[in-house]
Amino acid sequence: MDDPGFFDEGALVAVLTAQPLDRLLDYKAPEGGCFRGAFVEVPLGPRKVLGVVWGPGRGDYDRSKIRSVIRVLDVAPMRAEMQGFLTRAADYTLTPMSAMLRLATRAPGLGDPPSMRKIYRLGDKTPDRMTEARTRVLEVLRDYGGLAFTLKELAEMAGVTSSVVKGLAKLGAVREEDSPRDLPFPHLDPDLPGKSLTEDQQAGADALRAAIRSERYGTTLLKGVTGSGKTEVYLEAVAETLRMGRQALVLLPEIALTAEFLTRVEARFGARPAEWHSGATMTERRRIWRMVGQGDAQLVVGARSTLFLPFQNLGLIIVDEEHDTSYKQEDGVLYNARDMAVLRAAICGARVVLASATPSLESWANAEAGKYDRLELTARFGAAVLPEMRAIDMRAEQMPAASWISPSLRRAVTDRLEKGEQSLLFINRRGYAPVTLCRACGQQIGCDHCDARMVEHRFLKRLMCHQCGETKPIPETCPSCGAEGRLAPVGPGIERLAEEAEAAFPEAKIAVLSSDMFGSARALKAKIEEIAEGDADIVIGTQLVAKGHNFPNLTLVGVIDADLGLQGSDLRAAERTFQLMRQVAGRAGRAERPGTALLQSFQPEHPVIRAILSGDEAGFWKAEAAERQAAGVPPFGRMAGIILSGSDAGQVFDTGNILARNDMVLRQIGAQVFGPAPAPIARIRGRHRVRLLVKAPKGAALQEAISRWIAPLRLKGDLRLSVDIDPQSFY
DNA sequence: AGCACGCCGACT
DNA sequence: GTCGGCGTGCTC
Repeated sequence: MDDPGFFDEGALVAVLTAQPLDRLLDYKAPEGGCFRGAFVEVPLGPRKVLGVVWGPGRGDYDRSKIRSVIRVLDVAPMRAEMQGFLTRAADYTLTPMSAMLRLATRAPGLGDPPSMRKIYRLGDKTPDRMTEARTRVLEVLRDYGGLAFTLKELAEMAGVTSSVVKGLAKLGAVREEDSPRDLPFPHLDPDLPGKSLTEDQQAGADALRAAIRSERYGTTLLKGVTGSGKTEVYLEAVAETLRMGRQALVLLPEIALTAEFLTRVEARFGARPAEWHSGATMTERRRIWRMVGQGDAQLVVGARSTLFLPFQNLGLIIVDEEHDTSYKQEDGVLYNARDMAVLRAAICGARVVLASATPSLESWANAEAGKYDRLELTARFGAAVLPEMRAIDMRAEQMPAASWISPSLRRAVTDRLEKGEQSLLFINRRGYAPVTLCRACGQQIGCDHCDARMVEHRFLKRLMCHQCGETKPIPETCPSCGAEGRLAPVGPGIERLAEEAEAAFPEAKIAVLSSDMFGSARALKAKIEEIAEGDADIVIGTQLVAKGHNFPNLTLVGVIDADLGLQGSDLRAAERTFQLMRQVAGRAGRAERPGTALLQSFQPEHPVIRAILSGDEAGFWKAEAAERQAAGVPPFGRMAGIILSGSDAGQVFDTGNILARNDMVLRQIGAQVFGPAPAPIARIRGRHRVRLLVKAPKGAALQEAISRWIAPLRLKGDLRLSVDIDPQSFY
């Protein structure tokens, strides 16, 4: 059937709702008709729900049961390209369309009329009786020549209570007006002078500007070592996009990074952009959603889900730190924001810039294959140089019991303390000790709800499960054998390392940066700023510090356990260790002073450690690529994970076995099934989890085969199945 | 997702 | 005898 794009009153339309019905429902178009893409309210059983007019109705449903659309909502309709994006993203990730629509409508009150608030401006009457307070209010309004303010703002500026303003309003000396609460974002000026760029940066910016002027899809891998000024370069791409009158989107992996980035945007464009993240209030979300939809937000900065905002004319998507694993959503809708950014851009004719000092192997391979353009920034900005990197061979160090800072590392830190420079000790483990062991029976304390181990947090004085967040007090007696006082912390976490550092360097000022120690991104940011200004001699940090923060006085990085992440069955373990080590090492010597990075390792001859130390990046990638190619794993093969979960362990396993046995459709495309095996975390919140892994050749129609494979399965009871295309974690 | 219908245990 | 447990199915 052809799609007219407009439906007269009473015509059949197919509506997609956010209810988990995996199909479209037919309705009659409302009075006055409606366009395709219109956001509507429709009756569903006894309820009214939000939906989108997806296209012409199919008409295969009992006509007498078809009801009418209640009303069309007063928001910009969904564009065809957004429909296309959601459909293709759903096909790729094997996610029901209803869940995709929920992602795209994550703003409250879409159906409400634009909310209004009262604002106050100068009126034409003069009050008979003037008081000092009244004079101040009128003066403020006169000073700001015709501008209007909210009650609170005006009272505050005049230094009076709100009742003074209200009194003036009653007399007509101040005019009270309604104004929409959702205001457009301030205009960003791309023609303000930017920072002066180095030759290298200038060439990169020129290439990106040319690409953006073409208004065609394309992806650029922007690679540059830490401190090479990637941000300045891609901000010029943003500027060009704004000049073209198109919208830009910058994805950041970590909320802690946005504050610093927003400041840089303000410096470059004279105003702050829209900021979309999970911590935003309802009002903020609503404003952003609406303003993006009507083109009154030129630039949005945010996390993964920003991709699903209703951009009207998206010309550029920046994925900063594109290798970051947090771009892969690990619960709910399983998608990789980096890949979805490329898909979205391909649909709407936008440019994608994947920025990283340490690209993912996937992006590296795409660039090698010529699918992505490549830009490389080599020169570090100013006098800063890459740090010298050396391994500390832990086999040759004299380590006292319960100690993790080797004598060599200790000497290096002492040296920096004497020179008044900062050191960073990096450990990628939160808490005090990763394992609590009973010395009587050897039992480890595990979580009651998951199969994960409980990690001791002295800071909280409790044991915590890093999987489900469950905590419990540290027991006196062993829950397994009942022995008293025999429980001992084993291995180091950041808190324990801090304890050791305090003992080893009693005169030093030590700052600890761990994600669970800060209630808010704001508190964390404040701490980071203090440190950057020199308010610490030794910084002890987890993963957090590896992500782009700038500490100018830092000249030494000590990596406590460089081997962590090398072992294990995770196919990306080597890649991640490589990226992490290089990033942490990149913290040292960003200003004028050269830095040193020391990696404590029990296997300094391991190829990954050697590649990091020698700086032979190309060598590392080539070796890693060859290994993955031989194994037929991503990016040279395709993978998917199937997770079955339920409260009855036997039933979950049986269902897994049924799937594994009926793998004909998979074999037809040359795919193999592994498992069922207990999932990485075999139990979460009382639910048993079993995982199957599917490995397929690169060109195979994997999604189609998987959906045919799981279609006949009838899930009984509380059994749940989820499909994870391109899984990130395997262990 | 909600919400109704429907078929088996311990209660006024 | 009934109130209510939540398994199964429907919503245009």
